[in-house]
Amino acid sequence: MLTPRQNLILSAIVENYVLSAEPVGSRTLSKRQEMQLSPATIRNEMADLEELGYLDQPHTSAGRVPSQKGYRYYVDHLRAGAEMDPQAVAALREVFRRRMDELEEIVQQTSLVLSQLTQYTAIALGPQVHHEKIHHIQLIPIGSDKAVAILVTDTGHVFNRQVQLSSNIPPDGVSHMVEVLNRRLHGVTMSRFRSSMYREMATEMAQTMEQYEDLISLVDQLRSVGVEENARVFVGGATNILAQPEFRDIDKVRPLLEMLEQGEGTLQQVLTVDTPGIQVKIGMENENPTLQDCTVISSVYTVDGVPVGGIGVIGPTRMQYRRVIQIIDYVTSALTKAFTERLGSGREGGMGH
Amino acid sequence: MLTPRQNLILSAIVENYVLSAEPVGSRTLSKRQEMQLSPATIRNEMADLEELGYLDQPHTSAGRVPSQKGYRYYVDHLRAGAEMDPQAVAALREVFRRRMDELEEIVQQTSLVLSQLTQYTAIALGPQVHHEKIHHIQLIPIGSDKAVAILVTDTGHVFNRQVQLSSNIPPDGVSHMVEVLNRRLHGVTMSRFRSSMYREMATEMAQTMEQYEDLISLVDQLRSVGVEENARVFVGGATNILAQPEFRDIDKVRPLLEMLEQGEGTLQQVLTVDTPGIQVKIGMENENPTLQDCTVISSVYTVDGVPVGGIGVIGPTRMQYRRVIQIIDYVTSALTKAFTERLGSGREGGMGH
DNA sequence: TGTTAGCACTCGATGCACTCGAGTGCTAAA
DNA sequence: TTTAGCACTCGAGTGCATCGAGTGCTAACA
Repeated sequence: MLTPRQNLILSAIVENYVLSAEPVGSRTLSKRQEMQLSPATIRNEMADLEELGYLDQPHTSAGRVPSQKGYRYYVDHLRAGAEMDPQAVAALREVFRRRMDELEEIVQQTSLVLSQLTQYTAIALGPQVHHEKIHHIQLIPIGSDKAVAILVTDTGHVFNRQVQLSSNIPPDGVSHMVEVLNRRLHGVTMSRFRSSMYREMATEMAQTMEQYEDLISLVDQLRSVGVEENARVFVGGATNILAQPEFRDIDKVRPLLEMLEQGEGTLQQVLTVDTPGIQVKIGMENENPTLQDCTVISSVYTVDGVPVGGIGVIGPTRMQYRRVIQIIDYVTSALTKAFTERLGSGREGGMGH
Repeated sequence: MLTPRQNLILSAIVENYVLSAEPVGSRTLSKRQEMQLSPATIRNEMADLEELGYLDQPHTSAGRVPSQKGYRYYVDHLRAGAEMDPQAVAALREVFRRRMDELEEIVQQTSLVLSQLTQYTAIALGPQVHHEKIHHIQLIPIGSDKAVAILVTDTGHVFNRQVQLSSNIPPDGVSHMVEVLNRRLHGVTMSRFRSSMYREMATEMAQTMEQYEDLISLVDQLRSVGVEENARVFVGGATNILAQPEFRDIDKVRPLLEMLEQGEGTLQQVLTVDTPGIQVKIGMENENPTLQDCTVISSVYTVDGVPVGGIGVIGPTRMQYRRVIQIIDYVTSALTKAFTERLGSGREGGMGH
């Protein structure tokens, strides 16, 4: 545990360094308002803090820089205080006030506004559809042996896929198949449908059906519907990292940008945490080696207490922790609210059947 | 017009420089197989070529580098010769052999494979739906005053949108509306529907309908459906530019990456050309100032002669012109073929109505 | 006992002189 | 017309001196 004065100095160093990106010297610190100490005293404290591992010194005659441990301490002892930047609040209100037609549009807009407000890179994931239930399946024939299959979930999510039919199915055969499908699948969750269930189900249905082969094939084609949409990752402000001095070196940014470009899977992992509340992963605390020079601040948003997606901000460890945490906090609530309005509570009973 | 020998030397310089990214000296050139000349002779020719504007000299004691005019000449006089890289052919065959469910998936895969094969950045646009015709409209109620509207085009493209209904519509009112919509809209092109038509149509229909307000509102909500999907741009290998030595400087890449990140509109412009065939835009020939250090090689693919999308490769002006042109050429045919199979010919009469 | 002034010391950054070598242009000979 | 020879140019790399921000330590001070 640090003394109050060490705490003060550490915080001052963090806050100074976050803004200037230059090692902070004792002189600079002693000039700060709240710092009523001479440079020499501060130097002594800094030497102690360095010995304790909270500060680093790039080289002997340079100022001090917070170590990852230093940031961790700073974050853990952030006094809630300080109001949130009113401009940010206004911008966020505006975004969530806008009418957005698609659920995914909300998520995408979120990633954009997050990146704009923080000037870091933002990622947003979701919404996941595992737990959504099948509401309706429809086949619309186009051409003689093709059809568009449409699957609507209880929350209004729509998936579609072109499917191939064997060409000798009579017209009422199709409608019969659709009828059977709907009767059997209404209310089944997407994840259940995707998992083993489809097989047992197909077999069962086939007993009462003539077009055995066709049905199996149809269900099989449908099964993969929506998998890729399952948890789309939106990246906002990928190029913002280029503005950070710690990433002026192409070879440093490249792996990061590559991850952002194609790392659907990786990013999903980054955002998929069970722990509720805001996560702050500093440098080495990140499992992903590509992120070990970065801080990731993330959080999951929920519907009726169930996590359906996540948001996060990626930047250098030299990050504006307070600000980003406040913003993430706000956005998480806003998303939770927005999604709950559309998907939440009424889901079980409000469908009118 | 250049002499055959100047031509030879210019080509040799281009090809050497494209690979090495270093200014080419007379000594280096004279060592090449096909070059039976002494360094001194080559120097003379190079001096002439520089005076004519085909070569640049970074500084007095450096080798020569092709100017944009030099590249232009090189491209214009490319002898068709040379077989296409068999590895590339194999990779492309493989990609287009794969079964892909969504039209857009084809386009996306194309952008990926293009970027992998060329090691530059690839963009792919399409398919555009302006000219597709409405095949079917459907409303699936979810909740009491909401529904999912689904619009299927004759080519199997599906669009969907949640719409708001006034809550006092009787059940058969909805189905009546849908029936009227389908009767009136079947066969109408998307672009026609989106443009002024919808208004006149709504008025006309309203005369025979009770739910005047509801119908107008519904049509209006539907109108914007699919607009954003209209011509999605896929970017492949955005980070490939980082490997190019001419873009080692962050400040040089940044505007480019920013354009790739968010420049839907801009990229669309880049790829939207009426001229058929392969376009090669070298440096200043690009209208977009961000691209004036780049070469863009692009082409449009068609269905029944109508352009429905485009592909392109973006790299430094020091580009492997022959290779990229060959690949773009191949991919254009492959895309045209793939899309024609799905959308083409049968569109007018093969729908079975 | 904690704080501060003073001072020698460290070390990266900056600037400058110097060398090295790839490559040129020019001239004269083949 | 081609080529050998040679002086010249200029960027890149290297060594060296200078500068200054910042430190650690010691001794004096409250």
